[in-house]
Amino acid sequence: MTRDNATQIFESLASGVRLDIWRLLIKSGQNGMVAGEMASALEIAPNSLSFHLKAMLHAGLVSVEQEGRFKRYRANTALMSDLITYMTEQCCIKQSDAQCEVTNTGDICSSAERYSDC
Amino acid sequence: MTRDNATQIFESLASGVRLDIWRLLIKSGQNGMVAGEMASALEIAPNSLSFHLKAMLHAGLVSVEQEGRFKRYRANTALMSDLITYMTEQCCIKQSDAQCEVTNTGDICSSAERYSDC
DNA sequence: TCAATAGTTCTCGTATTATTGAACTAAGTA
DNA sequence: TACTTAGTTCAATAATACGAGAACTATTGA
Repeated sequence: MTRDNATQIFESLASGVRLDIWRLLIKSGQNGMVAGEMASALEIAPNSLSFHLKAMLHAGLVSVEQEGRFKRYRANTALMSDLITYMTEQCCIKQSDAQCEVTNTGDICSSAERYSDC
Repeated sequence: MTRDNATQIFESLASGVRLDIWRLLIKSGQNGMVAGEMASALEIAPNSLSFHLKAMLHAGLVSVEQEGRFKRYRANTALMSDLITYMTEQCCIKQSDAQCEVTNTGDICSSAERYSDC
């Protein structure tokens, strides 16, 4: 997770429509959703949806899989998890190195807890 | 945490400059930083910094305190914590209600763990 | 091969956003 | 009071993003 990647992810969620898209995909879980279903559910034009999905794909927030003549999209929850870790890791810099080493174990849980203590 | 508030927060972080501002404030912890220090550290014009800080203030991401002729800014880490919780809560919708009840205890830690299992 | 469907890309008009320089307000100081 | 410093606001410009319509590609099926 680089600074530019983090910026890209925030850009990918920095509009009501894209947050809606994200939440819709989160709700659909592993099944994901086909583009047409999403356009109907969110009541947005297919080309507009495609525009936003492209940006989210570029940021890595969603993945896509061809399915006959459909395209199925899924939320990349692992990346969101990485983002949270990244945002909480920044918090560590001002802490003692000892605490950093204890919490820099890839355990997102402890990162989040440390974060709230900042 | 509402959907619009979440959108506002993402907008507040959806640029390299603002992410830099956020990280700078995170690093400074409870001390926070005076606007002039931040402008120097980030090498951006004071009025440009003011522009971005205003947006971040509006989103609630930072707080400000008058200090003589200076203004001291601090990161609102509690809100970031809320945002993380909100983003992970969305994940719950597709899960069983039982699991939701178990994890909807305000414990950001378990939310994050549940999230990565989505 | 032709038509229909799913989705993307292109183009254009509009609206929002960022940056810059100048003016402005407020607080400290000689 | 006048001057300096800190920070914000304003105005103009440039850049960027969004949405709508039309055209395009690819897959499916008659």
